[in-house]
Amino acid sequence: MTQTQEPKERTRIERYDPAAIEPRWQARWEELGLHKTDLQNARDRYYLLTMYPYPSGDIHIGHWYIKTPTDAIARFQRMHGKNVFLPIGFDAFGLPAENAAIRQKINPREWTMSNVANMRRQLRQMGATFDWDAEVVTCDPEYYRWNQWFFLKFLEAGLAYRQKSAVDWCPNDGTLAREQVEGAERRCWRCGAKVEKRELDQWYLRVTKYADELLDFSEIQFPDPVRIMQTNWIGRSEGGEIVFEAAPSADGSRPGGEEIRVFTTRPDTLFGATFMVLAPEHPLVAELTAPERRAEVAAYVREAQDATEIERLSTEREKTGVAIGADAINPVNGERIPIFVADYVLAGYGTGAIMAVPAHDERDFEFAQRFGLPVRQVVAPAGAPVSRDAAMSQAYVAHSDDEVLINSGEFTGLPADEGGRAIVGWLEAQGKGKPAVTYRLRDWLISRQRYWGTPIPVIHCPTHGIVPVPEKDLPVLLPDTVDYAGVGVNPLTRDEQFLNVPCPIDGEPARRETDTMDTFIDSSWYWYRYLSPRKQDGPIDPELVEAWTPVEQYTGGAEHAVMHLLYAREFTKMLRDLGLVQQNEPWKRVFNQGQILGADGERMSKSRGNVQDPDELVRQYGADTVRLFLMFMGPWDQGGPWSPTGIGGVHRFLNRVWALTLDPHAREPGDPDAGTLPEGQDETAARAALRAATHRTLRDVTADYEAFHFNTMVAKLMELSNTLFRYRGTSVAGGPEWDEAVRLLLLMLAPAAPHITEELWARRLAARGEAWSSIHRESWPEVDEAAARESTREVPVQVNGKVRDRVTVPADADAAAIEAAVLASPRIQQLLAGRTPDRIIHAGGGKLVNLVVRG
RNA sequence: GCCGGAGUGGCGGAAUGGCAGACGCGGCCGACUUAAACUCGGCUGCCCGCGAGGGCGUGCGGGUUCGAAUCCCGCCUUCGGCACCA
Repeated sequence: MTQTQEPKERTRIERYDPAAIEPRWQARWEELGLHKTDLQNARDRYYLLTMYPYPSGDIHIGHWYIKTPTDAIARFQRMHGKNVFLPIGFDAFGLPAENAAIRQKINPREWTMSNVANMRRQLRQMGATFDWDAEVVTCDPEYYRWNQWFFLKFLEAGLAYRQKSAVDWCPNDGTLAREQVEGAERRCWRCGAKVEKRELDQWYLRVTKYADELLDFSEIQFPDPVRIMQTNWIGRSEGGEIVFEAAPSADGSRPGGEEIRVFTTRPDTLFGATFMVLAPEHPLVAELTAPERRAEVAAYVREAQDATEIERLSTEREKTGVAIGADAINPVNGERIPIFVADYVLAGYGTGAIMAVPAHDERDFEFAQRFGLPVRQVVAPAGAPVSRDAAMSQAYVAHSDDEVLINSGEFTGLPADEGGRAIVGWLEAQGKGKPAVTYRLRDWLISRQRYWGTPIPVIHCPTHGIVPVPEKDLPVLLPDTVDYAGVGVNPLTRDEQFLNVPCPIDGEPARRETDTMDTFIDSSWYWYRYLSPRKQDGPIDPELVEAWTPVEQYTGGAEHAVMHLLYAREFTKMLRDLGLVQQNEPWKRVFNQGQILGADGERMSKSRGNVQDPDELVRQYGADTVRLFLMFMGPWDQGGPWSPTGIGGVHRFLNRVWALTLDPHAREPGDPDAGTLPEGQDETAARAALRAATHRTLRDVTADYEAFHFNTMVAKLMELSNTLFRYRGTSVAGGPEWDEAVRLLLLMLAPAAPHITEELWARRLAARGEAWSSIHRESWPEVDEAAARESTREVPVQVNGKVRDRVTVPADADAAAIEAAVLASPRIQQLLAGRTPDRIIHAGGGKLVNLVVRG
């Protein structure tokens, strides 16, 4: 096809100016109520939840990374006829507000609420369809009063209780969070004082009650890593609880007989127990320690308090411990074994005491080596049931089906598993043991010695002890004026107005609880509150909760894989047991995004100074480009260091979509082929090719949206726009296939880049004299499979696994036809040089052919 | 340390048992322009070769397979979490 016309100068079309169109459409959408959800109509409901932000002050690019693809999902689902509910709120209690208050002498509420106001404004710039009518701010008494109400219900149901627990304590600043304890020296971040451990009475929620149920993921779709991490976090182990007794002391001063319970996953190794270890915090340590050992043991126990749990559990760190100068009696054989105290045993796990079997446990082995303790093998492979006591250079921990007990008295010779059960059975008959299950999961410590949180609604009465605040007196308000007095200690503890309160029972003077709740309480039910944020007579609206939850899809950062995502499941089960909700799980599906790090590869935070502000990028390129770039950067679940490199390419793409839609006939002076169809295509072929490209793109893009593969979704739309650019200015441009392609391109792009597509859609309609309606109210288009099909395809041909040629065959060619085409290829004939392939492999239904030639 | 993820051109990444490097950035060349920018077109993993073509190549070392970025075993590096940051 020859080009007869001179290429004319590019038509002057109006420039793509996001700053001019974006605010206009955002205002229009608000008028239209595009973001509003009719909650009374739960037909085709789609509750889309995104983790509410902490109001740190500014929205940064990381918030956009989480929120804008979520908005694209919302818009995509609306185009599928769903009634989408996409609420937003603020996780407004927590440490940073207090830090700001202490440092800058600002009221935490003022600091928080001014940040909220700023972030509301910034969130609106995304062009996201958040339903602001549903907004929840957790530091609002109308929200946190219900935390208190739930707490009272938990208390009544026996799900909340009080117990002593150690905190990191600074003599000047009180309880410290982990991040406030600095360095190996463990010093206070504010005053530099040495941090101690202090035992405080604190509030717990009895969530271990749900441990087994939490291991059942059948009603919640988690990404595999999250499911695995939660499973490991809960850490169910089966085994036995075995009762050892303290032996009479050597000097005869103590008769012995104190019970020392141990938990073991390996009761089969009981005959190999050569010593016993108590956690430094174990209550029997003080009781059993021999007088001459007391000084050393006390010193060790003090030292152990300085180590973090992570350090204590490290398998790399050299084992430490001291003998307490007392023995225990192994119930299975009456042997006396020495008792040690060592920090690799934790008070909070199992019974806080272990029987040590160095032959079959790595940590015990290491400890035995260090202290010259005997190692006795009691389990061996069935084929070689001989003791290797002297020869063992490491613990034999392998636990297969094919092992037998040795050196185990009457149990010798039994298969290990069976032997373990037999030993527990025998002990049970003696009243010295029983089968047991232990979990790594601990009850939820909700007490915080802080001001900026939900006050725990109880009163301490000298006569009646702990008295719940009567429901009618809720909320227990945080005092508005707060004096930090320049220290980190919870100011509630010196606020006499807050503290002094009459006992609800007898009216006598009593004192309020000053601990506040963990902010993970706030985030454990906020999606229920979104459904009725201003409800006065209860925390949630049971009918709406029933109609709209479990949440269809929850999106948020992968850093919450265990804690928040587990606490909220626990909370839901507690609410269910109180009869408040009818569901086992809060959400049906969860997707975890990766995290956007600062340009330095570190977590974005104000203190590091690596926060990327999106405002500047929005000014330069517009919200659509920023949204699309964040989706295009890489897989959504991956995240990575922030870099704006490449954002220009995305902006160029939008400019090309603009030009294609408004000016299909333009010919680029820089393109030597401008206005001509691709070689080998007549007009009919070109029209079919364009249509095939359009519908293949639609098919793939639809699948990508559904799988949240936004990066490849954008890539495929870029490809389609490149194809359209190739046909721009040709005889095909502006024709029905072209028109369909542009229409579908805009529809496919609409969820991701809502403003530019709305603008172009409006102009298209106007150009055709049709009445305006929003592109975001259009239906998602249907794929025409017949059009997407191609008539021929290329089959790569390998010889011994290396691609050497490609043959083109009809799309419906069968294996025999492909084989014939392959063997007819001159290049393949030349490579075969007369040899016959030993095997011909047709892979993936004719996707590829591999000729295997030996010799 | 323990649990989980990731490692592919100069860069972000695509391909999850079948053509490695889609798409984009950057770079080079060209068109347009008085010029530059913008815009448009072409090329662009590395090495050898004028070319046709050949060799190498997905963190490292092994293995399974006709065929491995993808599965298995053993490492290394890095990121997230480890219960009071949210």
